[in-house]
Amino acid sequence: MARQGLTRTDVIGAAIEMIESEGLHNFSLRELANRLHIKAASLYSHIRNMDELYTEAGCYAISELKKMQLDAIAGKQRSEAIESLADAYYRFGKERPEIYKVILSLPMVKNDAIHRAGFDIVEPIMTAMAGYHLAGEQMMHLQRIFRSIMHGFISQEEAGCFRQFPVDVGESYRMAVRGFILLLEESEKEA
Amino acid sequence: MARQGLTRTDVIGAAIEMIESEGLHNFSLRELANRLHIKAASLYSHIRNMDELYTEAGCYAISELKKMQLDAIAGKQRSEAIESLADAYYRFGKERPEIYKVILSLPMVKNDAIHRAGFDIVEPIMTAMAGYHLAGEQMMHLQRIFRSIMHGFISQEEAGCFRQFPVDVGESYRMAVRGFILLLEESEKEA
DNA sequence: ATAATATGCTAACGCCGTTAGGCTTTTAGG
DNA sequence: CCTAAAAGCCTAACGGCGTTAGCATATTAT
Repeated sequence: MARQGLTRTDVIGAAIEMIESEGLHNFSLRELANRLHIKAASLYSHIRNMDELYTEAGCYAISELKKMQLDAIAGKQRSEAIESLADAYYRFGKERPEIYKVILSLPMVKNDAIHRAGFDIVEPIMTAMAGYHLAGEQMMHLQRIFRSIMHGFISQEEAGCFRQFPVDVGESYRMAVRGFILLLEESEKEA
Repeated sequence: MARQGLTRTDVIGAAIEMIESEGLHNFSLRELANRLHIKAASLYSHIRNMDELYTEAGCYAISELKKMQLDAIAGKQRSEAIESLADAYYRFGKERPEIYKVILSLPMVKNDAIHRAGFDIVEPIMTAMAGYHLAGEQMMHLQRIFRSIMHGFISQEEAGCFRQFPVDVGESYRMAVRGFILLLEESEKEA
């Protein structure tokens, strides 16, 4: 029957590829099966169901995002590290919007693998902020704020929510990051 | 045939109700038809297709959000207006998460009604910032930053991305808003 | 060589949005 | 008031979806 010996990894890889090229919205198991020259039902020899595929793709996405962030802050300190990290995060969201969407579609509850992966997103941010003298609780709050700014920009620009005004979005983003750094310095004084 | 004389408004209203109670993800035309004691195909006498329903629901959501924002800033100035607006926006996202999601799922491109509605979200923010002496371009940037912070918080908390640490999310949010006000004051000095 | 497992198949189920075509009730015009 | 048009709703069907059950064959391990 001319079988090709597909592995679970092959299937997940093809899924990620398809999500990136066709969009998360247009992803389907049947089309994925087509691309692998397989019938849709045969996919279930390799994966439990669609959710599992999303989970796997999401974990991949998180690891990729973490890599970019760590690269960005390597050898950098304080505001330089923060700005570089923000830039990397923004580029990831802009260059790989579909795979970025997968991360947020993940059900952060229940699943252990995802929950652990969540810390992979936080870690580089904490490292970048380490140069500031902050209390532990403050870092937790500030890390959330930083992520909100970055994600807020990416998702709203992607959704087309920034088209009302003709001013450059990159400029807005840089201003936001400078604002965050201002808050970091202010928090440092209080501590 | 015991027809009940449904109007387009009835259908849209029922759709919004169903989205809010069952979740955007679980919404379907067939179940909507069931609730109206109608067959799915009959819905097409009132609406063009599903996208149009989403558009209508989204425009409703935006008008509701605008109302909440305007109420929040009524009679308030500067930082008080900003904080109150931020609080209202947050509450809307938290209390009506499904209808909030509809707003962001809207294709901001093409459709005129949506594009116009986009300004309804911006307007209250601009009004709240009017108390600060800022250049026009600065206001455009700052409005984006404000929206990014608010939306970033809502969407990430909703997605469960803030569960890594046990510190209160409301506290993080208030800190973020105070940071934004700091940026507003700083921008005022520069102008 | 044989048993077990892995990889693939077909057929089917119950969902989904959407279209075509027909029937009946309501509304509008002369 | 009668008739023509429109509005409201129907059944039947299409092609898509994820998923399951049951079966065949190829690969691997004993």
